Order: sequence, then C-alpha cells, then structure tokens
Amino acid sequence: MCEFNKDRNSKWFVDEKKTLEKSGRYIRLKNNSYKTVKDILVEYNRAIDMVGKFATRAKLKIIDCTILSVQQWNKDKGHKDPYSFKTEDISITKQITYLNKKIWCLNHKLELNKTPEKKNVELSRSPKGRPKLLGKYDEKVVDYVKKLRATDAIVNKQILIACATGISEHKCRSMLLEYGGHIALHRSWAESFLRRIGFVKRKGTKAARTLPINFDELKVEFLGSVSKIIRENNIPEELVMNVDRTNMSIIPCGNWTMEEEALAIFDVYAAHRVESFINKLQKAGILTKYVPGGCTEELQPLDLSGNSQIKEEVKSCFIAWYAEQVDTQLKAGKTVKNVEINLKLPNIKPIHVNWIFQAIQKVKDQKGVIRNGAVTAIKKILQKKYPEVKKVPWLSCDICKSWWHSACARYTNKESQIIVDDKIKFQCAFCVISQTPVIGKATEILNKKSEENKKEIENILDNWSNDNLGGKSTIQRPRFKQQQSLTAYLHNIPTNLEESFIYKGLNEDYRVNKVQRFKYMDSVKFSPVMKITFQDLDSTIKALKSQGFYEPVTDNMEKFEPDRKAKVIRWFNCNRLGHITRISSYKHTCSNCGNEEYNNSLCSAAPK
DNA sequence: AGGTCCGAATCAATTCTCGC
DNA sequence: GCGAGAATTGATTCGGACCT
Repeated sequence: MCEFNKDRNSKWFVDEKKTLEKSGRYIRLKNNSYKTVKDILVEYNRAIDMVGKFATRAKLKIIDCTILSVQQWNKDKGHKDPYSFKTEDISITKQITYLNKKIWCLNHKLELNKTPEKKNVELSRSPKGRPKLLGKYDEKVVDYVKKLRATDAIVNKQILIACATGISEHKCRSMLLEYGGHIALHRSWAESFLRRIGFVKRKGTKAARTLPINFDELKVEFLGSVSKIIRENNIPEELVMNVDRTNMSIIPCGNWTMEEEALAIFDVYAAHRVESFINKLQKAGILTKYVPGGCTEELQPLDLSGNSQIKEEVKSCFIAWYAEQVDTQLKAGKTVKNVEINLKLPNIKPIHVNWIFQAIQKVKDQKGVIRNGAVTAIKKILQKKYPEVKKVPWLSCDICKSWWHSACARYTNKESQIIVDDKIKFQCAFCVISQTPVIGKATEILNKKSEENKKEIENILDNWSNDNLGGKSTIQRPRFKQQQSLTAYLHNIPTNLEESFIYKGLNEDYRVNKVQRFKYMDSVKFSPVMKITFQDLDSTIKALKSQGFYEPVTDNMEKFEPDRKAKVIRWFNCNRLGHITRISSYKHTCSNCGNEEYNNSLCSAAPK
C-alpha cells in the first residue's frame, strides 16, 4: 500500500524538517518531479520478485494510492494559510495518478502470470504398501521398459529381468543375490512388475516384407544380365544352378572317425528315417534305434533331460549378456532412457552360437543328466501305472534306503526339495526310532526286565537324567568329521547356562579343552548348541559313549545339520505307519485284531 | 511330461487409524 | 507416544488350462 511515509530516508514529498521547524505539524512538498515515483516502482518490482521466488502459491495485489490534499492536511492542523499549498496539491495529484496507473499495470501483469489455482492439492507422503523390490531403482527400470515399447522393441520377462539386472549391477550391485545381497529377480517378479505398470500381453508381429520401390527395374536388369551371361558364354541349361543354404541337421552325416560301434537313438521324425541317412550312419559304424511312435515324450532321453537344460543355460547366458550390455552403456555415461541394445539377428546370431557351445559344455560336465532322463522315463511309466504316486516327491532314507513320500515323512514338497537339493540327511521314522540314544536306552531298560536287574535299571535311569544340562540335552559327534575328531556337540542346552558353567561341570569327568556356545547368524541370539573340544581322544569317546553315542551313518555330509525329528504318522483307516489318506490304497483294517475290512466297534479282541 | 501363462489366493511389509 | 489392528499394495505361490 502506498501511503505518505514519515520515514526520514523516504524520497517521497514530505519535508519533515521544515514543517517541524515551524509547527511540528505541517507538511509541504519538497520534490516536484516523478523521480520518486520511479523509485517506489523499483521497490514494488523487487517485492514481486521476492514473492515469486519464495512464495510461489501466494496471491499478490498492490493497493493503489489515495489522493491526499496538502491544503486539507495543513488546514486540519491549524495552518494560517492552507490555501497557499494549492500548487503543491495539483502537483501531488498528478504524481499519485501516475503512480496509480503504474500500480494498475503491475496488478494486471500479476493477474496474467498467476498460475491456475489448484483444487484438492495433495501433500507428499510416504508410499503405502509393500516396498518395491528394487526400491528407488524401480523407476529407472520402468523408464527403460516404457522406452523400449515406445521404440517398438520386444518387452518380455527375460528382457525385463536382464535389463533390471543390468541397471542394478550398475547402480548398486551389492543388493543382488549374486553379489551377496538379498535380491533375486525371478520370473514371478517380472510378471508382477509388468502387471503393476499396466502392461498386457500382445501377439508379437513382424514387419511385413516390402519389395524395393524400384523392384521392376531391378528385376529387368537382373534377368537381363543372367540371360546375357548364358548367351555370351554358351552355358547349357542343365549347368545353370541355383545355390542356396538351408537349415542343417544337428547330427553330422559324414567324416566321422569313430573306431568302435556306437548307438544313436532317434525319434520317428521322418527325416531320421530316410534310407540314405541310415546308410551313412551304418557306414560310420553307428547303430540306430528308434523310439516307438507316440512314445517320444516318454522315452526320448534328450527330451527328458538335456534339451531343457541346454535351453535353460542358453537363456541364462542371454540374461547375463543383456545385463552386461545395459551396465556397460550406463557406465559409459548413457541415461537409462538412452540405452540401446542391438537384438537384430546379424548381431545376435554369432553371440548365440557361443552361448550354445557354452551351454553344451556345461551340461556335458553334468554327468547325471542323461541318466536322470532315463530315470524320469521310468518314473513316468510307473506313474502311469500307479497314479497315486503322481506328483509326490520321494525321499530316500539314508540308513535303510527305503523310499518315503514326502507327505508320509511329514515334509512339505518344498521342504523335501530342500532336503534333496542340499543333500540333507534324511532318516525315516523307523530308523530314527531304532537309532536314537533315547530309544536305545529304553530298549536296554526293557531288556533288563527281570527282577535281579532292577538295581541296574535304576542306575541307568539315574545316570541318564542329567539335571545340570537339562533333561533333554544330548551329546553328538559331528557327522561330517572323521572318527578321530576331538570335537563334539551338545544339543538342547538351555541358553541361560554359561560356557564357563558347562566347562566346569564337564571337566569333573572329562578332560575338556574348550566349550563354545553357538549363536544364530541372523539374530545373534544364543543357540541351544554348544561345541566342545576335548583334550584327547579318550575323553571324547568316553563322553560320547556316556550319552549313548551312535556310529555315524554317513560320511559324506558337507555341512552340519541338527537331527531332524521324523514325525511318525499312522493312517486311521489302514492303521499302517507312514501313510496319509491321499496316498494310501490299503483297505480299512481293524485296529484291534488287524483284520482287513473289519469294523472296530464289532471286534471284541484285545488290542494288539 | 514339461513349459508357459493367467488369475486367485496368500504372504509380506509398510502406513494409517484409533484408543489409551 | 505407543501399540494393536485395519488398510493398502507389492511379491510370491499355487492350481488349472493350454500347447507341443
């Protein structure tokens, strides 16, 4: 707002000194030009700049200046001759009018530049829901994928995984599983990602082949030159040959140098049964065998093993290559949106051939591949014959070598897979019962039922119960170590017992070197397992034998695993061990007499 | 059978709301 | 300010359909 300013630095028209000299109340115009108006306008513009800079959402309007009469002011204050200020009034009115015009212009300008008013303004807040796997790099991947589609490039899950791996490798590789992080980019993640960003599947199309614009000219020229060559050189018709290349058979048909006879197994694809082909194989000393028609998928070992593995290997080669390309380009300073990878055949073909060689080399080293294929074939036939075993993973007992359905062993399919993959020791329920020290002791007790051994039984029971270490505590030798090891492990030791306490207690009977409590890797909490190092082998054996040590059954364990307690189950219907309803095909059996298809309620026999 | 795909269900990780 | 539970949203799993 513009008003008469009494500030002593003001350049406006108030001359305080003179008026104050006379009465201290009167005013008169000191400066009669527009110069001071220009100074005020500079200040207004500075204010507009400041507001625009720091208060972008503020609405600014400059209020115009009211006309003031010097005559009236001085008259009100009791001036003797207020009308002597008439000329000053005319001058000041002109100045104020000029200033107000300028203010009007400024206000009009502010109105035009004003940003449109936003309704329902949202304040920024943290995103809700589960955080994205790639965190802040997710946006980069979104940018890249959208850019790919914008340029009509193919977007699929493999490419997405590859590009996300590449970007992650460049930005923060330590978060990837292969570099010790926690992130593994799987197909399921890729699916979820594409769904999240609103991508749907479309049928891929190829650009239509278009003839060159000058095709007619080219055709005339080409045919003309061919006929010219034939004519000029007198080439007979039968010597005009057309040469082209086509797909090559995977099995080479000549130049083989095998000395001994070999066998090749083919499926009944027509090309494999051409007489000339068979003859060539025979000449090379290779016997042939055809998988019966309609059985290829059951009996072709390659289909059941190698082929899929090769494909997997090639696929992983592609992902690694693509990720590397993205990483390299980002390192070279390109932005995510500018990364371009040449997937055209001339570029990709030679690289692809290398991948195939790599894959074959890798699979070749896996000696079990073909054998597994054959096993799968047998399994398939079995599963057709016995549909109840379909899709149920099996576990082989390390001791008695019997096979158990994972469900019967009370493991989920996932757990079973881990047991198989990690070669974790599996003992069936029967073996666990017969092998555990507890049962061993119990059997020992039962065998001494006679009256004369009563005292001995009490002794065994007393020794067995060890209050100091907790009733459930057991001692075991690590199964992956050799027999001569001086170490043993105490299981189920309450976590409140300190190492020094155990050391002191054990040293009373055995020569112990060191007692060490294990801690969990993730939570750093105390584990109930303690490692004991004895001073000599005699002490070790003595300690182990005292707690019912049993011989290790496998010596190929790669890592220490605590004993898995097998859960023995019995199906209520057939009363057999190790079966559940879904799998059992046995008939109902009476739990009392053991007879099949006999109703318990009608059976009067004593329970067996 | 094995691979692929899809959608529903479920799990997981986070913020928001509300009562104390 | 704290904690329980609701709400929200991303990730993962699972089963069925389909194809070769």
